[in-house]
Amino acid sequence: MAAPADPRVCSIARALEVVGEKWALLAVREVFLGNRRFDEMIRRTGAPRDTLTARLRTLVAAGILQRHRYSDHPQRFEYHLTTAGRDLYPVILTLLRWGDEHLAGPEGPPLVLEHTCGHLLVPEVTCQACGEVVDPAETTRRSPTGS
Amino acid sequence: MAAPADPRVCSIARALEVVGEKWALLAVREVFLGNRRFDEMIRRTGAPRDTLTARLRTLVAAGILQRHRYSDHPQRFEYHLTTAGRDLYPVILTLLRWGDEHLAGPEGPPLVLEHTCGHLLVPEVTCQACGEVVDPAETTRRSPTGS
DNA sequence: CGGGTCGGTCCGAATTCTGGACGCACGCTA
DNA sequence: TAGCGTGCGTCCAGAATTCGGACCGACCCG
Repeated sequence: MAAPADPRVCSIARALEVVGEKWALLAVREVFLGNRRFDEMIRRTGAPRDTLTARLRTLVAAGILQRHRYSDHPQRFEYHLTTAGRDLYPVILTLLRWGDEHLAGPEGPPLVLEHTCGHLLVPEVTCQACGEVVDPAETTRRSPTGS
Repeated sequence: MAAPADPRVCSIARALEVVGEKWALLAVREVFLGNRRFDEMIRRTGAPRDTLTARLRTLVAAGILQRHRYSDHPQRFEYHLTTAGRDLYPVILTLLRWGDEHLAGPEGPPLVLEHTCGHLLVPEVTCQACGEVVDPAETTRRSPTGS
């Protein structure tokens, strides 16, 4: 018998169905940075117009962005983060950090964030319960669908 | 004048060039879960064979995975995480959490992790300096390339 | 010999992405 | 009134990717 084919049911896979694509996440990045308009996103992401149009549509459909009329006559729209969209911040931050660490040239990271605590923001992923930084080795699967 | 077109130089964009695709990250997920072989990844991700082949190649080229012969005669390979690959754990965890919160059905998350501290793992992103959970509103851009 | 496993490759059809041109509804300037 | 600029797209056609399924070579097992 060939492969039984048993794709894992998994929140990661589901999440990637929606945001698992470059332009989608870059559009979200722009909104986090305050650029909510189509043309601005085109400029700052470099996405093709058609592609951005499509991505924005799926992001809106997924409840990550909201399309907002800021002018009738002529109709003009802005994209705002919903709660679900704001909850993507951790994803963006971890990607940012990974890129900073593994893909930055000698000039260092091109975009630096500062936390209100006064320090440069270095995002870490910690366990809500104990506050420790999470390491793959300190993590185990619980209950369902084994290896 | 039309759009000046000024795509942001950004670690997020760079990171997405490498891991900004569903199958790439799902392959990495499988390796984290201990499935290091091609066929196993095919089974558990649902990716087309050709696509997985291509993704594994770029992941290896990017220094995220390492291809390892575990048998000559017949030649057989496994994929292992490099340090850079292990550093993707935070990205995976934040995606997992987002999916758990926004895409899980009433049966709850299909995959649950446990931290060595004894509690279920709920990953949070915190500021390395002050330990506080990071909120988009408490974050500002520093120095380079404005809005 | 007849199966089965593993890690792919090959193929053709279907889909998606890309970049450039174009459109339309305005507002501004002169 | 004409002419230009902006904002937010759409349309198109060619290029690139993806998909699914068949196939393959090198084994091992009974």
